[in-house]
Amino acid sequence: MYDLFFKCFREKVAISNEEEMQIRHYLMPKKLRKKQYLLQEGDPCKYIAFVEKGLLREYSVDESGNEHIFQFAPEGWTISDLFSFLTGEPATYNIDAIEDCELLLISKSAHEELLLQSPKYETYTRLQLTGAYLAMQKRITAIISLPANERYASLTALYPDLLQRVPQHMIASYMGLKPETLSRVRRKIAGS
Amino acid sequence: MYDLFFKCFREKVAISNEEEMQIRHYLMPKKLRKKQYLLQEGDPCKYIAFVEKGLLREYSVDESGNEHIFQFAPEGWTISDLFSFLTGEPATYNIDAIEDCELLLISKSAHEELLLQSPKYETYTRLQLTGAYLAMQKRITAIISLPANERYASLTALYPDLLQRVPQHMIASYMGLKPETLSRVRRKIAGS
DNA sequence: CAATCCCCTTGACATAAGTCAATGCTTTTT
DNA sequence: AAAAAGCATTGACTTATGTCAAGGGGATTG
Repeated sequence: MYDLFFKCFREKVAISNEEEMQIRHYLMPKKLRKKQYLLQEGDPCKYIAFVEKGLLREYSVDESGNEHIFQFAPEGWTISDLFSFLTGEPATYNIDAIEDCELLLISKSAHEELLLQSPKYETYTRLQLTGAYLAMQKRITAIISLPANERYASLTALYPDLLQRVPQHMIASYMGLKPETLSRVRRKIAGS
Repeated sequence: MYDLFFKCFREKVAISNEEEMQIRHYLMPKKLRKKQYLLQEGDPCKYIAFVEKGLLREYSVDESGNEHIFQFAPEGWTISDLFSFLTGEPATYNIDAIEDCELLLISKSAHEELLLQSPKYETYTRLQLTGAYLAMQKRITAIISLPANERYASLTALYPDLLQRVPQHMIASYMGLKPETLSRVRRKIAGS
């Protein structure tokens, strides 16, 4: 249940077994069934969730009822509404499970205590934040500089397995396209 | 010359005068004339730059020669190609001055020494990174969920002074639009 | 096993954004 | 002061994407 988390952790920062036990103490396992919410817009985001197994999505819903997927989180990823988590403000995103999930939750108080007590945890989260920042930077660059068909190509290159696990209309939403448009883009790509 | 930097610093983390002097020691003042490069694509990014005065832009150029502005940096902002800075890889962005600038540069070695020696600096950069991450998160959300005219409105609300200081075609580039399109969007907005 | 739901595709049409070209206004350069 | 360069606007047209509506296939549920 904790394997993947500490595997990912150790890829960034070396820790002893004692340190691992200390950190493990703060992690709260949780299972989530397909379609269940981890977080709903309007509620404060109380946890950072690490995905041991399964797949989640983070998305907002606009006035017209359209969903806009902001992020996918497969195994090994971390997901939360960071702004809400840090400030206590109501969340502006929903997070729910696309597949049955096994998660490790870190509460706000656990997070704060860990930052104070474990320099390794602090380093780890710093590197994680840096990585997330850089990934998002690349994503913005792709959005502002690539047309729809190339955006799709770059996504498939980056997450080849995601397309097998996620319905196509969610991929479309992630790319900021309508399902019909994505379908047509795919047809063009396939036929060339 | 260092006023704004430490003003911004102190808004996030309290420091003593001794700590300020210690940190100041690592900052390298530099002036940049309008249109001069701070960083060119292909070169490694050697510095994080804090803007004491003036205005810069970070942008990439695609195969068709179109510029895509990724970020503006007015007074009080920090700018660099963070990926290149951290990894030593060649930069994928250009950074140049839109106005005459006064900068404070932090080299890679200075950055690393500061992280080790000054917990306050670590906290400061951590908060800064978090802030930048959240800002980018909002930006992506705006891009994937707002049409062009509302994107423009939200930008003008966020950076009202930027529109006075930056040529319109750069604003267009930042929003992922062509100058002609932005001009038409503006006309519609003005006439309504 | 049938009924339902979800998802993808397709067509016809509407709207938004991009392209190309021309013009006039400023600002900068010489 | 004249020439050049940069910038914003506009028109006519093309291309990309969205909208609405219909239909079919496959999975899920009762």
